[in-house]
Amino acid sequence: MATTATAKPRRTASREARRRQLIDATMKCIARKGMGSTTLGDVAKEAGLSQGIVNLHFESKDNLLTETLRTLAGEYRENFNKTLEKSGPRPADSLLALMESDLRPSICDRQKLAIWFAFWGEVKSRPTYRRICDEYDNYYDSVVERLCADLIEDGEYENIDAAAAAEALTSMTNGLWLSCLISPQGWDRHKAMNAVMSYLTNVFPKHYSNG
Amino acid sequence: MATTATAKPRRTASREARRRQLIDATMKCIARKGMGSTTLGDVAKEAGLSQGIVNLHFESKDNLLTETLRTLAGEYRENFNKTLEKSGPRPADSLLALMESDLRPSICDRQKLAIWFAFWGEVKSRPTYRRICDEYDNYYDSVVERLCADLIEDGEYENIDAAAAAEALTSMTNGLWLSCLISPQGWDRHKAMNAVMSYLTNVFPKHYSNG
DNA sequence: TTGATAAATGAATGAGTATTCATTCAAATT
DNA sequence: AATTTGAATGAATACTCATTCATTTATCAA
Repeated sequence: MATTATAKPRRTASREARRRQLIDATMKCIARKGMGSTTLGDVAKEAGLSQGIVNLHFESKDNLLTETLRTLAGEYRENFNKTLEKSGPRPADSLLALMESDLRPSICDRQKLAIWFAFWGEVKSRPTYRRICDEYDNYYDSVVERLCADLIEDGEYENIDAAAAAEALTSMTNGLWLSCLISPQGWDRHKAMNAVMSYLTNVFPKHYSNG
Repeated sequence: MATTATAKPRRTASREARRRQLIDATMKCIARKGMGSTTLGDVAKEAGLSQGIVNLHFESKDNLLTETLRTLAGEYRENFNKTLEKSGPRPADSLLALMESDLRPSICDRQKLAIWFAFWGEVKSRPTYRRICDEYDNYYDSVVERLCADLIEDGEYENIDAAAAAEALTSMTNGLWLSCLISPQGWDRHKAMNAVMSYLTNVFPKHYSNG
């Protein structure tokens, strides 16, 4: 009876599978221990692999972290685009769906938020992080601004310009994420959604009623 | 009395003065190199003092960082309170003054923001940081909510509740700070203020006109 | 001046960590 | 089976950095 079900699972895996596995482990470590105290040893242990494994697949810690950020941002974008598609053709529906999506548990949970903020915390001293975040953000902003412009045209709103509305809305969700991270006990997503709705119903009253 | 003579400035200073000097140096280092790469050697050099100086005055790096956060938060609160006082008795003026203050260059500059985000990035894994941020935030939220409640009563607004408005406004400035950090070239204070005004003028139209 | 006290130094210590690499192992190929 | 290939290991290396502390320097009281 040398081995049972818990036998050492020494296996080889494809390069892509291992990289993804290590990135997942990295995210868990960052969420739990923070960016500063996450070591390559931690990541390897979390992945159930050996000390040298990260350098084998990523060459350096720097690379691992950059790829982790790209993966995080890519997942967010994928969700964003899916949400947009599923929301149908009406701009009012799309905008609301995007806002709701940002506050859904799968996006707005402390684990994930901790990772985002960990990277944002390094943006000033790491130009690469900044560039990645900037690139993705520009895309979201442009989509949201487009939707706002459509609403403004459709509703013939006079008091608002699309860029300001887009900036207000995207900033608001980012700020709500910070609240979720800092005040998890008092935080609830309905209150957060109320804050967003207070904007939509007052700025675009013809498109959003307050029931 | 600046201590910037070219002669060897070996001096003794009061405990409080040195602590403050070291905290200032810490802030500069965090802004420039990031939290993760800021060493006690860096801080000492930035302050023009010797290697062991931080441990002499703070006992540990942990202490230094916590005190730095407290100082940062304290400065913010001081500015907040001063702004509130100077804004006079009318809630509409106070609220506007607070929002403007959050976007003023002395508060909303990338150096300072980098430090805030560096600490926020560690909030999940450092309960002490979270507690400090939470405590201060609760205070600001309560003040802003109070002001919103006054406006709502005074203007007899029906479409809005004070908690939602406060959450929306405070979140918005936090989110605008992130934009400033990530997209410094395209960012401008007036555009940011327009986003805030788009909220105020549409939600509290009797108090804020859009000229 | 002198001695006492506190502040500051900076070299030494030791814990920790990214990276390397000779070796081991599993699977594919012959 | 035997051989080849490349994934994976984990001990060793080289280095960084927080912390300590014996020593030096400044300040002040007597």
